[in-house]
Amino acid sequence: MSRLPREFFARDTLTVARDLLGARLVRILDGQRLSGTIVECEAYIGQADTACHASRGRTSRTEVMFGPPGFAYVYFTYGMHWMLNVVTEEEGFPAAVLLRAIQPAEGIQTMRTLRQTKGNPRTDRELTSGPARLTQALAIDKTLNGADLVAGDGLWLEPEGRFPDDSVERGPRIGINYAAEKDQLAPWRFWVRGNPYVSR
DNA sequence: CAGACGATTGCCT
DNA sequence: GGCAATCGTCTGT
Repeated sequence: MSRLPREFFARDTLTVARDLLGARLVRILDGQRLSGTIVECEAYIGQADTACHASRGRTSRTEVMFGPPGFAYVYFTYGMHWMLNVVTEEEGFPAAVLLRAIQPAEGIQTMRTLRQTKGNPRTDRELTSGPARLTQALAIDKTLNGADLVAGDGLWLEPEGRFPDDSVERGPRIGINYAAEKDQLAPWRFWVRGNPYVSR
């Protein structure tokens, strides 16, 4: 299987986010392929974007976003959740795309096990329909922060297909009430219309 | 070094 | 619809 190359990520973040819809996210866990098609994501773009973690400057947490494109930015929030981002743009410009939902393809039974809560398996639609759900289903945590998605061997992206423009919807990003109004309103969330795996 | 809070989820009423 | 869970990161003293 081919992978998305470095040049794919070294572009305008909104273009990368739109083009990631339809790409295949692949995780290798104990030699097994876990994968799914990206159906929802959000762009976080530079220090002028008050919703972007990098807006308050370069810190140990945001360091990866300032680095070269095609690397994973994984961070922890709400005391229990991991979020997976793909770093974009040229080195030195902090930006990334948050992966919010995938449609499961390979390793679904393993994902069910990873998603069990107090012994209760989730329904299939709940497996990966949310940024913290998909990281749990694919066993993604801080050990993958800074991972190279182009040359690494545990996590990467493969070209799979491209959703047509008339099936792609755009709207404001979710959960950023702390940001400036202009950033809360920016239509930087992309999703596939009607796909059951899109969050909420 | 203490205090606040979060790019969410799941359970409860 | 409301809210607790749970802890790393950031801010200010």
